[in-house]
Amino acid sequence: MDNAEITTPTFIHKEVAEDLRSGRFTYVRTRLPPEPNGYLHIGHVKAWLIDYTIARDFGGELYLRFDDTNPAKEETEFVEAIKEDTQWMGIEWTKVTFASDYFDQLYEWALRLVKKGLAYVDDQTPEEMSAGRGTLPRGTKWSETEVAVQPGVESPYRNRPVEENLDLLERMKRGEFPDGSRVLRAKIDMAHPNLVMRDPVMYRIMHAHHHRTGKKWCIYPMYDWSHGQNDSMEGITHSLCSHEYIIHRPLYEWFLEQLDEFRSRQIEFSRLNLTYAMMSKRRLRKLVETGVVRGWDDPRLTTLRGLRRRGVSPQAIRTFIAQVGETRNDTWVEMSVFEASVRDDLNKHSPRRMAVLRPLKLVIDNYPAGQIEEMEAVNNPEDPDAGTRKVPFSKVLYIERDDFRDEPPPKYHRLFPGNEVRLRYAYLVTCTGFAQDPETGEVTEVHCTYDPATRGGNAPDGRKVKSTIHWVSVAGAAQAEVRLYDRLFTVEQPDAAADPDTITNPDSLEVLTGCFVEPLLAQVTAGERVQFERNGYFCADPDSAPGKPVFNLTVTLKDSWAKFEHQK
RNA sequence: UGGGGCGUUGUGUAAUGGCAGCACGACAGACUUUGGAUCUGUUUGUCUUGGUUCGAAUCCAGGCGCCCCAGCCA
Repeated sequence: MDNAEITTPTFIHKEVAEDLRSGRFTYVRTRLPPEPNGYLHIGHVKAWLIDYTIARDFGGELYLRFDDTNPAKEETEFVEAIKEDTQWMGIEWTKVTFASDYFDQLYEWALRLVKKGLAYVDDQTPEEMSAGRGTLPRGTKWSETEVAVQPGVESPYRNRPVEENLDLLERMKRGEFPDGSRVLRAKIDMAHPNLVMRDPVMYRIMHAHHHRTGKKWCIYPMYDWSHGQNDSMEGITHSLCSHEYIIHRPLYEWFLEQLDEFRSRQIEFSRLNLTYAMMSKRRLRKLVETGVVRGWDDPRLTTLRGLRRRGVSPQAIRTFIAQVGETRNDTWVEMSVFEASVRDDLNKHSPRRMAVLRPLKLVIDNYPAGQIEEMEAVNNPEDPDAGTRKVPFSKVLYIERDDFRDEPPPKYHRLFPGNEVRLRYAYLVTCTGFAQDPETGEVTEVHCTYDPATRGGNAPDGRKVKSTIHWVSVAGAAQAEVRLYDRLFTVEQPDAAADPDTITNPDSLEVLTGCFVEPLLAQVTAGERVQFERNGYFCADPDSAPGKPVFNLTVTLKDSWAKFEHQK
């Protein structure tokens, strides 16, 4: 990975540097903490990049640790997908681990707390526990709550003798009790103002098959009783997480203090909110399952797989994340910022090609029939090293329907009767007329004459034209499918919409099958990125076959004419 | 309501006591063999009220606003 995205040191950099200076830590080790229950999306990438860059910038290590503490939700399938997506981002880890690797050691640590009288087995029902916490039923909005949060009520089982707790915990572990019948809780403070500290659950009983430990365990640790302990066991110095965990930090620290183990440090940052992007795993899953999108890699999704299929490069994503910065503010980043990063990257690296998406035949009446010339075209004006290529030119061409008007609106500079334009890298042509379907009035072909003295696009007499249009010669043209994408959602915050079913944009996908592309594009490999001149950046889809390319729109070029025209 | 967190332009982010800068967007212009590349310019901001100070986005005090938490999810 290059360092292009590094800008100002972030507040986390400063904290870490201070920890090193003060001697709190003598090295740096961070971790990526995915739960293997879904695919990575752009929101994860922010966290991934923070962990990655902190480790890298301080010469430290990065572990990839799967947080597989809930066998009811997690699957092996996602483990491989997450590794793959992480690698695609160019993020290198030094070690792969699983929370489940530490189940035995974690259990030993739990016994230690029980023996110290700091944890107990509670036989209350979930409802009793919730009530005892001194809170209102789940679903109650804080704003609707009129009474102050009351101190909790201690469980009747709270002061069980240590021996009894040890016995019950062992039997929970062996599977003697049904799911939900008992839990192990830390004994902290039922009157604590922070609800997280009111005797949090450490283990729950789950007779479930775990993707790595099978049937070995009948109890599984909660996040709070696993994550920090795993951090400690692995010698993670900085456990970087999103802001919502900030209220868990006192508990994170309490456990490590009571255990007298290595004290990792949790630092929180705000998660990425991107307008028009859906990040909720549950909602994404529903889109996939109900067929609103074609899969987790649908190019309209901001999953990593979706972005990859769409044609977005890892570098563009890194640049974007660097631009977004890293603070504790609650923010909404506009999609346009992301698109700008994508354009910037693609502009530098994408070879230019000509493609006609909505073809209209252009006949050059004075061009010799049967003649084919090879015109030289620049591959990338931004990159001289990209060289040139030959594009065949002939009497009959395809141009964009949009590049011809029989009755031009004001300030329209493209082709219309009597107007001269440049065919890119070819000749100046003057429109002489057009043919229409007598029934529909639809323009079926356009006629023009060319000036043989303008080969390459420049007139010896120095005359100028106001417009250059792209074209594809009928001779040699390859037919292509092009999939155009618009935003999937009609609202800026799809995760917050009350009714997710009403916010999808019915026009988010438009499939064009009769497109023509220059001969070079007949053979493409999936993932190949190009710019279709004057149109946008496109990426060859895995659905492509030899001679039958399929392209996905990554992002359009900025189009000031379209903007001008729409304003009227 | 208890606890926690956050307030710099339309959006995001710099500036840690010394000219409020940058990016995206918007607007205007230049240039152009991509009207779409490129370049230039313009516009709009320190939540509020006081205090300390020669000087405050920054320090102090009060107020206001927004976000998060009452899973045996993570």
